[in-house]
Amino acid sequence: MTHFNLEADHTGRPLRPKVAVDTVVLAFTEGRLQTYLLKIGRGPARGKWAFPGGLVRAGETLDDAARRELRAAGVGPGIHLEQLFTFGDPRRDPRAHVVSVAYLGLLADQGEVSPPAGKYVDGRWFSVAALPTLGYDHSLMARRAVGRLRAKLGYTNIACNLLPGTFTFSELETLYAAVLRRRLDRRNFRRRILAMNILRRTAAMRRGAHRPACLYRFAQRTAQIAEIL
Amino acid sequence: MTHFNLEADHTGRPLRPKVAVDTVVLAFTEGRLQTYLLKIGRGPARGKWAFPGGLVRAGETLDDAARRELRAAGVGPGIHLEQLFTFGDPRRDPRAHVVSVAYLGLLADQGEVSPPAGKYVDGRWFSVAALPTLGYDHSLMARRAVGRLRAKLGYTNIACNLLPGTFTFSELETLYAAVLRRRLDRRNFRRRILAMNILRRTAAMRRGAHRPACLYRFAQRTAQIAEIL
DNA sequence: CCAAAAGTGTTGGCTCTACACCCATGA
DNA sequence: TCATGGGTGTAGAGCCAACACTTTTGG
Repeated sequence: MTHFNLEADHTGRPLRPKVAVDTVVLAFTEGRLQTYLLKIGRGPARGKWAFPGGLVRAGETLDDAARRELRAAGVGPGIHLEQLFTFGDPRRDPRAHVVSVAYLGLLADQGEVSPPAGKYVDGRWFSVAALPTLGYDHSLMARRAVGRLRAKLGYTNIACNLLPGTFTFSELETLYAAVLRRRLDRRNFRRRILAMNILRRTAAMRRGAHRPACLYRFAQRTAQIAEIL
Repeated sequence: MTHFNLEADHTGRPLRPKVAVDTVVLAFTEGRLQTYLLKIGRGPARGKWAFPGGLVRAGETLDDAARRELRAAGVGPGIHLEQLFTFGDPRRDPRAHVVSVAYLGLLADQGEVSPPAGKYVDGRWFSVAALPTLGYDHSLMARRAVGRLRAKLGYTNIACNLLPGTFTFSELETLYAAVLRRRLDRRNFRRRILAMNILRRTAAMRRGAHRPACLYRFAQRTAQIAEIL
């Protein structure tokens, strides 16, 4: 491939930008916010880690494209997606001018991920606190994704997309504390969350090594705005 | 043009989506939030009103494309731009699959707009409270733009992009009240804004039909986050 | 002198934060 | 019985909202 083929067609006319989607997949496990990265098997970012993504096809919505690329990367359909930001620097991909619509993807269950194939040679979870070097501009995407999540924890019920159907108050608090990177007072946290009336207490209890804990679920798992923190 | 030419090239292969930018231009004049619309002279939305925009060129950033299209529509370079949302429904433009990156554009001075030419046959300001029927999905863009502005008034100094260099407290309050669609208490509003220390009082006064008012300016005109309302 | 907009403080209620002890269970 | 995490209340400080009158100017 010559340089001319990369930026222009065979008549010398510059190519229009292409459209891609990329999804920052986040999950909360082992008390840490983690993200799913794929090792790229080909192209200029070969050997680097990157978020699942690829070109949008003709006639396809952006959400559909993101879900199709996630499926190809082994990520299950239960993921919550929301648009994050569109990255359009013409040099973000050295091969061609590719405009990428980035998504934030939240997964309640890490088990919903199976090994990838095709253009990827490996897939792994990383703590967002210690990411490897990422390909393209995916570090920017990661920063923006965590920033968005952090902001929305404060005024929406977005946490429901990172937790299983039922969970204890401790788990919810650990999630908030980990994402916001600060300690929370257990009593104040509990009072505020309960005051919002977005949780329902279930009859079940979580039994473990110590005193059992009440299990709660979100009253609604659909997006909901409410002053939280 | 046949239908086939719209969605596929001459070999029958479907065309990749194109990338466009569109800017919702807002200004605050005569006590009302207003938006600049252009009457489209050709294409399927001919005769309808729409925001300035067009296809992104090869090698161009999204911001550059938005500014170039704004210039072509007669909007001056002093506009504040920020990315809003990317609209990707393949049927949003009946001619082809065009993914549009929408921008929010804030103008401090309506005088920075001159009559358009080329693909537009008319340009006019409309109150956002009474928009005409818009082409494509531009009504969605308008709603989202006003929503974003309303939200950011509460926690940033974004208002500085809608006001001239100096302004009175009344003007600032009118802007907030108009965009938030509710009355504000003059004393509480003044106290809170002053407490944030984002304004500087100038020596000048605005003289008019009644008691003169102190003129203020924003300490910084760059983006700044701060709890406001 | 009148009309109209600019400017200015206080109080009560509410919310937020800080803080410590007992409980239930498994090992 | 001990170690561990689960569950609960209160008081003081700070913040927010509600509220009305005086000042300055032009006409």
